[in-house]
Amino acid sequence: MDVKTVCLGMLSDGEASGYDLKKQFQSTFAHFFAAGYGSIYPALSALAKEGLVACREVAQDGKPDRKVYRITDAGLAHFRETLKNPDTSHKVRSGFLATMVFAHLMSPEQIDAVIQSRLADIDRDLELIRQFENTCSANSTPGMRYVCGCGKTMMHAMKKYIAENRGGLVECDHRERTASGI
Amino acid sequence: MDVKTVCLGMLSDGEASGYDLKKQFQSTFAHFFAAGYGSIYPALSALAKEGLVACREVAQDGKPDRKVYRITDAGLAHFRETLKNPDTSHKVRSGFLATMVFAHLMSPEQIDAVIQSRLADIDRDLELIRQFENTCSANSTPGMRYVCGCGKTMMHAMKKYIAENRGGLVECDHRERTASGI
DNA sequence: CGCAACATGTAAGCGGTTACATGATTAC
DNA sequence: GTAATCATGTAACCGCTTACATGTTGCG
Repeated sequence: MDVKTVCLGMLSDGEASGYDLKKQFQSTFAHFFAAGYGSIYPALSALAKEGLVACREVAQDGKPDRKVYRITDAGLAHFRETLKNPDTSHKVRSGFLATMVFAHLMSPEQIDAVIQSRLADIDRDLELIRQFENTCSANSTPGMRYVCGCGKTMMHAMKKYIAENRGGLVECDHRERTASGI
Repeated sequence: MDVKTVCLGMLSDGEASGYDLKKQFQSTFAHFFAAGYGSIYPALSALAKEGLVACREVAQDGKPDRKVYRITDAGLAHFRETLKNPDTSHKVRSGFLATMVFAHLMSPEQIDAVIQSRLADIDRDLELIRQFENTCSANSTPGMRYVCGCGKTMMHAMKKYIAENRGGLVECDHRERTASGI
């Protein structure tokens, strides 16, 4: 599932500009699918060229013209077709865990700094979902609710794990380093 | 944290060949950091050129020579330095969740197929960790145990969420589609 | 006065994936 | 016989990130 396909899917829910889609990537999609302008704008251009979306330019005073994209019948059909061969991948790339593997080479202070940073990031993502649920939950799809719920569950599970296992990491590390005379 | 840095870190735990490191990426690291030969071999070459690792060629009969890499003092110092500016990122790229967002465009059968596929993948990763814990747990580092524990926690949390929320997704989807006369 | 939000785009570059290339041995 | 394991590497490609480019409005 690439950025282009996700953009097409987002547009199946209603028309939007690239700027609007970016906001969606940064709120509801943030915890499982990132995308920047450098991916979104070219994706929309390609989609338009293929006739999967139609573009309407809306003039604005002071601001640049808004390019509002709407999915076409062909686009919706194409998206449904894509879903028949669904992407079930779920890839995690964690610098946090890759760092923690080598906790025995770090001081307890360094370890705690990493943990705090991770915890702050989780809280940021959690807050994003909370905000969405407080404003758009009523008119959101069951899928969107499911995905947000999954994100919340995973993030709470990670927070809990981090809180409960700091000791085993920092103290064990300390003991081992003391034992080896470092 | 790129593949090169992780390889250097892995070598801080003992010497290994590129082939050995690949096996580690496919077992313990599989749930949070993927890497293929196409990244590993060039990474080791670069590391050797920079003097951070030393290479020893071991002749074998029938098989190609093994290139066994060992971290140098400069390499260990460099790795410790890297850890002083730690990577705390944790990125998820989920085709599974991106697909689920659009569950209302899929049939219950399609949704179930996606769920089953995801569940099977989780079980595969869980089995990998279980295997590791049954064989190497004794001589593993606290960091490695922490990371495996985190993986297990997250994967169990996801399995539980998927099991408990299938209804809200499939049935709601069904109701909505029925309501709209599809 | 400066920063955030609004709004769109391009282009270079980077890091990683995939496919290709080679070849013996062992187990089913 | 055929698949898996052992073992190394290259090269093309692809998708995404980052930086650059431009300009107004409104808020604190």
